[in-house]
Amino acid sequence: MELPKAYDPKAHETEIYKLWESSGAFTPKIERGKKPFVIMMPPPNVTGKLHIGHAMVVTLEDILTRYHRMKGEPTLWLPGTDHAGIATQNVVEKELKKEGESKRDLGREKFVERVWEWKKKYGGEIIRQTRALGASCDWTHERFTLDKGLSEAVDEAFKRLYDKGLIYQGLRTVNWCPHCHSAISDDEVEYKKEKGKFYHIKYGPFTLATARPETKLGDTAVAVHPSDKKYKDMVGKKYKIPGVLGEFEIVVVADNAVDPKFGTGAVKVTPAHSLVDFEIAQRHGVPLKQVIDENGKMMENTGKYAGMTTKETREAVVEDMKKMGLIEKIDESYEHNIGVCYRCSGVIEPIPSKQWFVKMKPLTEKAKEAVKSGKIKILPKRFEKVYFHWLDNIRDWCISRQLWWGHRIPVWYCGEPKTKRMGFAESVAAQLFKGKIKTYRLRDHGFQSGDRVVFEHSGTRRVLGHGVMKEVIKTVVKDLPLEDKGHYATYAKREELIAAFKRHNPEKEIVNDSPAYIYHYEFIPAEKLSRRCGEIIISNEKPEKCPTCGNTELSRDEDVLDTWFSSALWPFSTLGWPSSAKATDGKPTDYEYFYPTTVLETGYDILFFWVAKMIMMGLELTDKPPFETVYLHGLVRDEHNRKMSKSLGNVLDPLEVTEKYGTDAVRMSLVVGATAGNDLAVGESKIKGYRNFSNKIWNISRFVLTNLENPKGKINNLLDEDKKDLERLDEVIEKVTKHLDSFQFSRAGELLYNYIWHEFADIIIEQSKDRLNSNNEKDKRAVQTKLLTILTASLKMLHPFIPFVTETIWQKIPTNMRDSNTLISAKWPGVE
RNA sequence: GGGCGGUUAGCUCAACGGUAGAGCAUUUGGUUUACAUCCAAGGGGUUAAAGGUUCGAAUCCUUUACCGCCCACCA
Repeated sequence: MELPKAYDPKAHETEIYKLWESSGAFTPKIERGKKPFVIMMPPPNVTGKLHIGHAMVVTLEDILTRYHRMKGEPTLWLPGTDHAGIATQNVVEKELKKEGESKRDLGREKFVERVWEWKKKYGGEIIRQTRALGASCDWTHERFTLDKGLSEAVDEAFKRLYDKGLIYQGLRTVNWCPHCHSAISDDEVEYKKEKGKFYHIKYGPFTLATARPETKLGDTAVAVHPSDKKYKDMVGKKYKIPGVLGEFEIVVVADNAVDPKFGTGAVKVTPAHSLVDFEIAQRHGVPLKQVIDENGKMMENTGKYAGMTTKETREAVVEDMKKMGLIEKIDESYEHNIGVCYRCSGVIEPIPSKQWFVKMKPLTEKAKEAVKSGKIKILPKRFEKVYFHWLDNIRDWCISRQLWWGHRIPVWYCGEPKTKRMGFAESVAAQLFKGKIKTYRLRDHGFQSGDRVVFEHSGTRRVLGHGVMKEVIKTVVKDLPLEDKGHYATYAKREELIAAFKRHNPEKEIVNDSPAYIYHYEFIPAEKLSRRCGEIIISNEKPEKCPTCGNTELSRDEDVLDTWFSSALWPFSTLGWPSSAKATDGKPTDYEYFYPTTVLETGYDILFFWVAKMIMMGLELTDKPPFETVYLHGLVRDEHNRKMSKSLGNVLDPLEVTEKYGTDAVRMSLVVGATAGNDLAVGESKIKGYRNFSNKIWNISRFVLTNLENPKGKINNLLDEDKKDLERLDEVIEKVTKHLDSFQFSRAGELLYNYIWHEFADIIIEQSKDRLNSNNEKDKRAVQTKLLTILTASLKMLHPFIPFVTETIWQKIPTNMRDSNTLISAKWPGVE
């Protein structure tokens, strides 16, 4: 036996990985009747390189994978990468900026090409790093979220949800990131504490406070609590409020969302620029007036403030209000939360925008039931509560993004491409009917002969003829302050709308009971609409012609989908759903055999972004829970439990430390001490400790293997002490197995560490030395047998944790003394 | 405001109703031919505080304090 004194990871790791891969051990064989073990690797973003958190993911999942593979289960661990919409687009944009170029200079097509180049570079880098970490995942199954098959799954999912009424397009006040120039979902907004000024202002008959005086320009109501006696007589009345742009009108509404004890108990309502205010407005039929645009600047309707940023406007408005004597007092240090974009940290400006949404409420029941019934188990269990709470308070999920990088929304328009604001006729119809409006058509200032509104309700398609619409619009528009400029704030009186509709459609029922409210709209030049009906067609490929009017000039929705939409499908889109959902040649497809998956392992920080959405989509689209167990790991922190950050300089680069101490040492450091849901402190000294452990195993093996002779056959004349040692080994095997079965990786790893170092090496091997040096051949062999038995079992148990050293040693064991050519394919101790 | 986790040796954590443990750090001693990336021995804790349940509490209950996280957003 010629083994160097110290284990050198660099000398073996690459070679060992090649050995595994070429042995075919990573790719499972479909064995009917055997339940497979399946993990989908959370696809890392293609934004850059892996960090230490990824190393933890790889380690934990590799442990599960190797363990179950050794138990003889067909094991699939599917790797891949995520296109990561906003994140990647931002990174590439930044790169372009360095070159003095911009996204717009390039144009959509060229820009997307550029991002693909980036993906090829960094996607490959990520794959190389994943390999370096020893991941025994099946590269023949590698997927990228923008792969053809996965894109098809996205389109299919969109279509199915749309047809079921679970996806709709609507104008709502959404979280808008002016920097990313896109809407984002509620989950993507982070709240940051900030000290700011708090202005108490005179507001007609009210005094109220705000941190954002500039939004006063968009106020359309004042809300009070229904039980607040102070304002009882004012509810329902309208007031003229003096403002910096002259008087404006507000209506007083009573709403439970108002806290009567806070401040004066009266709140100004800015439906266009606050999600909460938008909801209040919807409940009470309050108009909506947009004053901030998509760039975070004031719109034309704000007179002298037009074009200013919100910050500049705030100062200017305050100055003007001071002059007018409208400011009562200013709190200088008021702490409030501001919403920022989780991708760019820019301040979120809520604005009304036409976006696509997933209706979440209908999806939550099944999602809750799956966890309540135990069909899906979340570890640690306390996160189930968090999960339920999230589902109970969910709002509809905004899935459209105004980006270029991602899955294009599979929607085609016959007529004007999607405008940012809802058309007037559409808004009118939306108020009259619950259901999705399919399309609209407008001609100039009103509705003309031949125009119509097509809408769907409860699966039936109805067409509102121009006569009805004309009447409706006439009724509504009569008192409207129409101007000649771009957009208008209008207020539709619900009763009038309904009356008009009933007059012309006496036999039809009005389904929507929600009050009317204001929409912005734009007039669309008549010529643009000629010979087009405004149909919406859900299709991935460009339809030949519009099925309704035969028009062949169809335009595609400009937006892409939220990256988490495709992530939500990951457990089954990666397996060929929907096209391979059924076998064609009698052999089970990947989807049939491997889905649903077994374990979903990921960080607790993406429970809402990803896990919950996968559960909802899985149940809705495949009718099955996508996995049985969710194991949530914690964050990797530095040795003093601080968050790793570049500014603190405490970031552990997995590549650097694996290079220095070996992959095994890094892996072990990321396992021991890591319990479900809890953060883990890792520093170099810890890694060093496990480097020493790798070396210890190396030397244990050196000792055992160099002392082997006449290794043939099994010798049974064991002493009582040997039997005791072997019984102890069985106990350790049983415990490690139990710990792994119950996801207690840390306990398993720790037990192995202590057992191998302080029992096997310190006691068993030390005690064996005299007997090995004696002349009693029989006893010598008994000891050798015992040591070899413990060594091979130990190597097997350690293998999932530290695959490289253990496999390297395994390769040095004479073939007639091991039960498999590779350790990766060896049988777990106690498994036949 | 609501919820969750934590507080145990200098540091990072384990013990989950039965005499407080490990690793790192520290002290002392070791050139024992598997390993100095090692071995042996030692020091160090009224388990955040108070009260309760119990024969017995770090462990269960209550309250408090502090630290951290998540959700909500009070305008």
